[in-house]
Amino acid sequence: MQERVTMTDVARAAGVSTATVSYVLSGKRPVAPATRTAVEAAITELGFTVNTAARSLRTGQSTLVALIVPDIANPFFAQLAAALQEELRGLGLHVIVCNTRADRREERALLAEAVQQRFAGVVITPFRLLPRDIEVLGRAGIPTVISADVPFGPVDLVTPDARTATRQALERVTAAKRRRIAMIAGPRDATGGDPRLELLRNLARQFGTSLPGDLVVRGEHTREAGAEGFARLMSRRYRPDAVFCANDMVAVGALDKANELGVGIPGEVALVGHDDASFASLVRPQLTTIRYPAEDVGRAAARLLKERLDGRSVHRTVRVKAEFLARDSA
Amino acid sequence: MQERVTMTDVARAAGVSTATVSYVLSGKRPVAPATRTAVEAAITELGFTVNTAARSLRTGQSTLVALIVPDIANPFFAQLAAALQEELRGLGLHVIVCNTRADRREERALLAEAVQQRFAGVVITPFRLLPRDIEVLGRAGIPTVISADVPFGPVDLVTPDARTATRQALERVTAAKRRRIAMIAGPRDATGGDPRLELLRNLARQFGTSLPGDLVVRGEHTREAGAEGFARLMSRRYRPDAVFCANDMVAVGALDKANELGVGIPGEVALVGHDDASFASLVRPQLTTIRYPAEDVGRAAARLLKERLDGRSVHRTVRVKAEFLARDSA
DNA sequence: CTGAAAGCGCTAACAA
DNA sequence: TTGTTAGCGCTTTCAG
Repeated sequence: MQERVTMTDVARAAGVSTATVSYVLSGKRPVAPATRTAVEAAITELGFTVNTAARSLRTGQSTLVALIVPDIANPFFAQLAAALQEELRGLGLHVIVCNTRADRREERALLAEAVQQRFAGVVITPFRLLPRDIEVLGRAGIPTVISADVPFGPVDLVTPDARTATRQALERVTAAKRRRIAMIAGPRDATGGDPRLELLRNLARQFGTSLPGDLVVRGEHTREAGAEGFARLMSRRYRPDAVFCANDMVAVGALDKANELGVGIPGEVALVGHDDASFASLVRPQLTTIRYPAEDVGRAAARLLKERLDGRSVHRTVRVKAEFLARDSA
Repeated sequence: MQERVTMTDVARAAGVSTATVSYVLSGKRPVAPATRTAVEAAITELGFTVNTAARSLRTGQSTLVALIVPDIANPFFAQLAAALQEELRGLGLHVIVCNTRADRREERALLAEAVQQRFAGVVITPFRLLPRDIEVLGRAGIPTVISADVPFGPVDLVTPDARTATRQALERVTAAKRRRIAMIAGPRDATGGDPRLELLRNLARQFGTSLPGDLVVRGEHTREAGAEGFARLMSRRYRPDAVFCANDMVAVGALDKANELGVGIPGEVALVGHDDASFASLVRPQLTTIRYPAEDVGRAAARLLKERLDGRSVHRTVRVKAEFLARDSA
């Protein structure tokens, strides 16, 4: 049980007041060079670091940033978390990763906690949340970054620019003379519908094809749902010859089922995922996917948060370019 | 910017003092039923939650629990993190996941921060840390749980019981008449050596075989290192016919290389991993592995931490049973 | 350019 | 069974 070094100790050692130590740390008012040097020497000498609890109590703001995601076991979010944390560490901010399991009640509970505890920031990929659920953060003045496919009220946004990549995917698929295009999309009640489906639909038209209603099935963003969705598609009167998936977890589930049913991938059916989760290149056949770079998303979110913390008040959108990765499954 | 509800507000509403409110919350001294009811009513009425910063400042203990792991992108640790967080949430504790990238300096920096900020607890899978590095936590009185294959000083430990599972793996491999057993182990300078290698060596003797020095190669716990290690093994004068891997990331790397070299798995070489990371059943051939259940580990760590927080002072060890999963690669 | 001091919201010792 | 109150370590206003 060793004693903690407080600012008072530093002040005494440097022969100044605690106010001066505080200002050396924050730079919020000028300090004479000599004083500053003395204080800095005392700080390193004693190994002082600020007590964040005291600071938080005084400033009314914690050092916690919540990263709220539907599924931390999805490597995409794990990587996003790692990048975010890495970027924010230098600012003395701590990232807590909160798993909602795609449950709206969890999502809302987490937001409430962020408000109550005056979190320094929130980065969230909403899954079943409504835009008005998010508003509480704005009212509480908590810097918020949404990572989602569609805008979500007047807050900072990191969003994919997937148009080109999706077009390339469609090119590849249609060049192989595939016309019956299907999608295993997210659940109907997900936040913002399924923008990946919308984009695909729009672009499909340009390729002279479409996604008929019976070739769009829906389910959670899980491997199981992917398997189930694929099975349903295979039971259609006219089977699809190309299946796009909401994300790579879903695509892998589809692959499981294809194996089980003896459906050849890509022979009979081309399979395209989204995200390029780390396992996408690991399955056989390797997953063709529309890569959305998790690290870049994490870094972009960190940057937006920093800017907010530095006082920016207008909201910004960062578009992160998705990339088409033609591997073996399509 | 809405106002925060403080304990004073609650006290006023309930017609008691803040002390009573505090005691209702903590249960640290008896409160008359009627009073308790009134206070609880006021709390829900006003939507009060304690200000953790104030509490931390007062008690000298934060609500933060650090989970320090070598690689958060490894799904094993991601799942561990999710389970730990889930268990601890109810206690009002926040888990921050800290990635060390297997770097000792990072590991030490994180421990130092935990001490400085008086974290409520630390759960760590040390990778290059020495036992004496950990001691700072004990001296600072911070509840600590080690998740590792070997004991690590007098602290709480969650550790695998892999003897039976490893024996089963060896049985399967030797039953297939494989005698040249190899391992792609962890780096030589890793904390505690490589206990998985030691265990395998010990048991191999019982099966009338052994792991000769030139059939043990070493590297980081990464996919790349796995590929490289496998390549080295394949360049041996007498190639192994069975390869155990430090974990599943490594095993997948080995699989990559086997594909590249045209080495048949399991035809020419049997491959056995460790952990059963989520992707183990995803690769082709599916990975035979010695499963170490991440969720159980996370829950066990949470339980040990809770017990410490409740005052237990002797250290305990929880053994979590590993399980042999015979899939396709061996 | 620097210091004194109030006070953030809570806990726990002490008093009743 | 309950209340009063000091004080945790910091930031920031006000005064010098």
